[in-house]
Amino acid sequence: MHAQRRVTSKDVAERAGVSRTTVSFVLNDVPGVRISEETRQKVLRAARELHYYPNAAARSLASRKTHRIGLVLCQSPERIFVDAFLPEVLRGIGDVAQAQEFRVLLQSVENVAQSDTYTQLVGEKQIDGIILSGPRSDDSQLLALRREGFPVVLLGQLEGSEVPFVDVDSVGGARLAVEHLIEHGHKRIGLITNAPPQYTASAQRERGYREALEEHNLTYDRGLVRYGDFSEESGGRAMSELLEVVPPPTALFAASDLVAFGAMEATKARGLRIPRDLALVGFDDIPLARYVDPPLTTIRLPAYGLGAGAGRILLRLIKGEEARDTQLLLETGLVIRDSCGFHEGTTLERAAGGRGREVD
Amino acid sequence: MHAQRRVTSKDVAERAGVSRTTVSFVLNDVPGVRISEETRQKVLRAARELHYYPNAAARSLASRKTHRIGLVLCQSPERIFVDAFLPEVLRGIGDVAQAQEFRVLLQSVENVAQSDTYTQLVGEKQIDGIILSGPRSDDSQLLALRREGFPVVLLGQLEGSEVPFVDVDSVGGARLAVEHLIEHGHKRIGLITNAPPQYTASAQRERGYREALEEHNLTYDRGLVRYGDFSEESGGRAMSELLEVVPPPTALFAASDLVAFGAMEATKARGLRIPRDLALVGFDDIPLARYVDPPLTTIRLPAYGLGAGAGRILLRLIKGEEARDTQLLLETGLVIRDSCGFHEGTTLERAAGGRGREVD
DNA sequence: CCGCGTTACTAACACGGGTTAAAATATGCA
DNA sequence: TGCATATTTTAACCCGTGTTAGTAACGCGG
Repeated sequence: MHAQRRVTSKDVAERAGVSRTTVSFVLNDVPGVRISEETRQKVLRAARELHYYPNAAARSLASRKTHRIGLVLCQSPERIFVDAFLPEVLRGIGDVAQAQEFRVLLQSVENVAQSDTYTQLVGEKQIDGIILSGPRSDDSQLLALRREGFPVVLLGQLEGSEVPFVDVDSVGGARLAVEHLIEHGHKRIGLITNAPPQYTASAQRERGYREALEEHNLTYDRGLVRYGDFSEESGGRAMSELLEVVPPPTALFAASDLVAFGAMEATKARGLRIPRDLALVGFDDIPLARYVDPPLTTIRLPAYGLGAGAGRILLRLIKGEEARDTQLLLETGLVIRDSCGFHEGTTLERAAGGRGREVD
Repeated sequence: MHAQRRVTSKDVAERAGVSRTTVSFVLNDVPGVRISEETRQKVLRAARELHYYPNAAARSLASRKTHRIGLVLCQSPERIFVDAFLPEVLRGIGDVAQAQEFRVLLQSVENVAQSDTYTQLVGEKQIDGIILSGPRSDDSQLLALRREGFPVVLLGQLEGSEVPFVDVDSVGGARLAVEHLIEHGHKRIGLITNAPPQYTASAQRERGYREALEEHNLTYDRGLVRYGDFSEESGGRAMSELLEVVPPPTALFAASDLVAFGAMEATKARGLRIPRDLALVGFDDIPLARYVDPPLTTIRLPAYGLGAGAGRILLRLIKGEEARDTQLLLETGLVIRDSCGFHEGTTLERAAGGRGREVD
């Protein structure tokens, strides 16, 4: 049942009638070494005929490069959110890696704080660089890796840190959402955040909300702001509170779709209707946003771009290219459906840049 | 900026005052070699103090084992379905692999038929075994690997093939759904499949539907059966047709949640109400099933179990343990919500085995 | 014919750890 | 004490590739 003996570069060399070194030169296109066209062809043909694949272990041992990157997924409270976009993010990373002949090693981590899972990955020289999803600032492993100069890119940002990262432009996205409501005449716009304010993304979305209001000379009213905690339920509770305020808000920006769903249910439970009695805009555009009733107007995240961007930066770091533009904020897009009350026949997407095009 | 020189087993040996071989014996717990407790402790301490991690490349080169498994994701028309469960499947595979100190190498493949992507993974000796998601029977790479005796496990089955696989018990799941409707008095039960009948999963779900009917002495009426093609739209079209039949069905089994959503919309569009005018049961329990209106009663897939099962079988194959029980069908569960009309206060889950317990 | 630069190729060592066969040491028994 | 045997430890080679330093072949001017 066992496979036949492996084909090595020695076999290729013999078949081509040259030395092993020459084979290596040809197959790796070593710069500075000139090989006659005839020899080159002999080697390539022999390799093809023998179905030669260089042994990855031997290669990394000798070259001290693995041609692999690690993707570490840290469990976070935003599970639902992360899960919904994981396939797209993976595609983004995978495409970029594949294009440069890198492989992706996947690792999920339950408890970032104590285990040394990814330090181990690096110590064993399993990978040349690492993408860390859902980083925390109290992560000592991360600091240690940085100190050694090991290539690291974060998916999500660590405020005030100079670690390379790729993230969504949450401030801009929130502004997009709130401006949309303002432009259509709303003056009392409530906010339910996606998470407590100590979470970066939450603080940023609140900032975008505030900036949009101030730019249009509307006052930021603390009475119209509530803090969610990821869950749908928290959205429902917060909405119930906001509906008690007099006069109540005429519109709501919910800083995550899940929170928006909770708000939606709470609103309906009071016999109010969306968008007639309350205009609603969410954030994330998770897959089910278009299926709820009414379909949710929301901010779309560039999931594929996050993965691709992180991959690209990491590969640049690995190759030692100049380390500029290593912090990347990606633009979001406004997806107009029914919950905001401004759907006009076709659904429009207005990118943060201002261009509009049809979607869905 | 470069990291300090790597710690090798030689360093550990020197610090412990023994030979490199002894270090290897101790760290690998080589059977048949007895090491005095004193020496063992010296070695372990030295390794700890030096933060020694054995080099993965050197180790696989010498041992001819990579301690890595490949997970190959083939693009398939059921993208939405696969995507929704990917995180759970990954968790399943990851947990099992991690427990045995294996790593997971991820690879997505656009076009299974022509590229040699995973043959390459195997040829380069990047992995010891492979899990193939969404296999196709015309996949020549797969056959070649099998011929060589390389460990392969499929996620999804290839009918009539003896290749190891893990899949959902679609027949049982469909029976569960249809029996639920029958037990509550429905006699005219329509079926919209998830896909054209040449797809294994589609044929199996239709078989479960038919078996449930026949076992309860109801006749299988071809006029009440339509074929979907994965999409929501196809569900809507099929439903419109079924509603023209006289007399129309009083209940519907939609063999995928997405198709069920389409059917739901088509039904509502005619002014009919669910579940009053049509009882509906879906299949898959994708995350948004509980959010639609009314929340969808459906069949839950054991996503984590699929991943864990595939991982377990693959690791057994890799370790050369006896190759029995390599084809695994996992049980589904009925998740009762509102669309079937039998929700009684709390939502109940009836496992295929008959046990009931609360969920959601 | 010699010396000198190119060009085309190769011998030999390195990478770091697994593993076998043999050496060193400890133990048991008469 | 001497010798056989069990227990620990080690020297040496292997895995398959990259890479440096060096050799052979060739051309060319003097």
